[in-house]
Amino acid sequence: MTVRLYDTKAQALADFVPLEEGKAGIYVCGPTVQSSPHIGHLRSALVYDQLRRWLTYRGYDVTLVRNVTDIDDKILANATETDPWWALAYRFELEFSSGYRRIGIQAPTYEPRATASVTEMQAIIQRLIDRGHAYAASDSSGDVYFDTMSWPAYGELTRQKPENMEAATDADPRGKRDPRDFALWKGHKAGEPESASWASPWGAGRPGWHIECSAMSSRYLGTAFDIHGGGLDLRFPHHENELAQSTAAGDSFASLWVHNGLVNVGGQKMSKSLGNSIFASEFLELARPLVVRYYLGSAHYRSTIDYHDGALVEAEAALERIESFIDRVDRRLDDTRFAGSGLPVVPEAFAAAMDDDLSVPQALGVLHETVRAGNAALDNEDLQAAADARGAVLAMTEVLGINPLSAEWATVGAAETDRALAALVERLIEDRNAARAAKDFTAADRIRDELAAAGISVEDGPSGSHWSIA
RNA sequence: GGUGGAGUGGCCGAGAGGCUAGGCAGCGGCCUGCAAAGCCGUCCACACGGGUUCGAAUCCCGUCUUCACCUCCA
Repeated sequence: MTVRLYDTKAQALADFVPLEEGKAGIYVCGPTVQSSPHIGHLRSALVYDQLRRWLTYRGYDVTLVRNVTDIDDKILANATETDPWWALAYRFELEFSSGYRRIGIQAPTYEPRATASVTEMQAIIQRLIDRGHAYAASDSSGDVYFDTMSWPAYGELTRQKPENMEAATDADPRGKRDPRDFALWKGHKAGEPESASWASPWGAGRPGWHIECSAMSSRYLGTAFDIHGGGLDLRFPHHENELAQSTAAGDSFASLWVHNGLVNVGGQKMSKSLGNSIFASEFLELARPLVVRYYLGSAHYRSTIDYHDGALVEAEAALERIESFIDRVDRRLDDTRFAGSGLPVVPEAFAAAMDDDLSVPQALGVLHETVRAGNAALDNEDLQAAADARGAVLAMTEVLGINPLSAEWATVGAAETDRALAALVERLIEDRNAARAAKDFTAADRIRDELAAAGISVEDGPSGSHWSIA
């Protein structure tokens, strides 16, 4: 089976054919660490986490590089004398890392910072100047621009013609040959901190936006690599410019371009001006991290997610079906020869869905179908089938990063408190079952109501009563 | 104006010429002392108007609505 992905540049599904047999090199545009992460940032990172997990399951040795852009106009603009740009950038970087970790996004193979690759950026800029695709500004700004008119392929990623493009507003246009030219290097300006200035052949300054990704992708993955990913909103200008820079400099660059959909709220994109952004920290207060992951990861990666009230409740209900099956099957198989068994292999239909442009919604259909079959097997006391379903369910949830038994979701509860609670609840359940045996259902129901009031639900089954914290 | 998407049942969300996912909610049943959970069954669909076809949610033409991007964006 071949993994197929939708290539934005070709506007078609393409077989994933790695440059090197058995390996996959992925570069993902990470955040510009200028403010706190919102749920769109989480979704984006999650999409590539799913891609990485699936390629890994398929046997590829995946190298995932996700950058941190830690120098840019807004970071400098948001800094103050007491809160320097580098401290501000690092603080937000930590917030991003924390958000990613909480929803179980595996750390990338490497996470390079733009400020650590300025030398590599300058080398690309020099190559572009040498090849006639970049020039130093004609004014005294010290800026260096990419010469869009010198590169006929400019616009190929987003299929736009230069005459339909608006002027780039990233620098004073007086130094530009064409208003659509964009800055590769920005000359140091009076008032900007010295710590944000690097020496260069064109004078002291700092990198423009876009060049960092060309530099870091080639530095860590090579001048030709397999997949370039990022948010849909980065297609233009960011990815268009990256592509132009790298290819004009002579690099092959990415074989495939993958873009993830955005997260909307009330039908509109989150934006600062509308004030409708949902930040990661507040979202994670609304539901367990595992539920947040299930929710953000259950839509197809290319579709827009429109968040609405109640969405997390629905996600929680769906997830609980899976969790309660795993819990139920493990309780039933405990002390039998099937305990802990079931091959950790995903069903063929699940694999086919994932291979087909990472069709997670279809894959989830297979997962839920397997849960249903597993529950039916338990109802029929078919322990072999139940164990098989268990293995398949765990394999599927592991690939999707929603395996409830995985260490990252373990609650760090105090074991002693848990033990004390268990002793008390089990004592009450004994009383209740004694009452039930004596047909004193008033007393039995009173105990169940009391437990429910304390947030504990009781389920009676053939092998006894099972309690859980609701 | 240019570029690329979307419109599916009460809600979410797949599918892409005949097989009509899945989840949540609803209804009926089984199980249960009653529940819960689970299982079985079931109701409710493809924005609109034409066309192609034996057959269209799916293909074609047109219309409407809507979103994103067009140099801050995940």
